[in-house]
Amino acid sequence: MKFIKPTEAELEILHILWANGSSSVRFVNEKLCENREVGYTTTLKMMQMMYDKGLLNRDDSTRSHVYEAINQQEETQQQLLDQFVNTAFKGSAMQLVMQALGNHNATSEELEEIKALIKQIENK
Amino acid sequence: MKFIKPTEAELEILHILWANGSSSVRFVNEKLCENREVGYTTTLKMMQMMYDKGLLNRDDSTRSHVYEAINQQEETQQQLLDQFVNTAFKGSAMQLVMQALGNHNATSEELEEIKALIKQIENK
DNA sequence: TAAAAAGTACGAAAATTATCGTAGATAAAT
DNA sequence: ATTTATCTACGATAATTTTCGTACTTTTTA
Repeated sequence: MKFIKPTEAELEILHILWANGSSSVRFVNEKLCENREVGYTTTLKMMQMMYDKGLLNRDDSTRSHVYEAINQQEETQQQLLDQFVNTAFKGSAMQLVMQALGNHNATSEELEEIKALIKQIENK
Repeated sequence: MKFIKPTEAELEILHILWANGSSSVRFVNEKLCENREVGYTTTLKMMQMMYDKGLLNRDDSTRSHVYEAINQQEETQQQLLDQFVNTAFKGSAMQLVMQALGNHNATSEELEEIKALIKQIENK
């Protein structure tokens, strides 16, 4: 059970890789720059460090290396969620659910989905 | 609309103050030490910084100052939740709810509570 | 083919967060 | 009344995270 705790800057990069699949540093940097100014070598260094940490895979067979996220989005989010529940909500996942549910306007489709999930849990 | 983003160490202290009300540095430090070794002056410094930041109130009319959290737990957690949803889940609160619900075993009472909340949302 | 562009590697600075030691003041205990 | 314990203030260090400049290499382009 390996602990991965991407930092916020790392998460930004992971989201780009999850959304776009394997990408070059250049591409990721351009995506990052859509939100805020980031130097190219900053992104490069970040991704190199993430590679060293084991967050990313790298194909360096071509001159411009191509990176991809090792862990799936859901898996990573689940771990982040666990940690967040512990630090911010002292372990009460249900309190978090209640609060998230109450304060973000959910569509009726989403509510149906949740009800279905509850039913499924109850019948287990 | 003030942005408050307590760090992890600050959150630990906030939880202690939320759970116990106004407290001295000594008390908070002892609570912290139940989990891990923390030097007294470390806790002192943390709480002084939190006071400077506007996270805590301080009554320094007695020699040992008494601190309390300025913001309520729910308010702070809501803000943290918003930020977390944005960074980790890219804004999809429902995805977070589904994942939190699915992976933390909820008691049937909690499920009832959630169903009640859903009903309440639907009738709005 | 010489200059410009685009790439990696690497070291280090900057920024943020966390931790603690020491000094000095006040209160408590002996 | 001395000593011992407790408290705050403050500066400094450590640890972590983020950012970037420079050197060097390989393509591309003019």
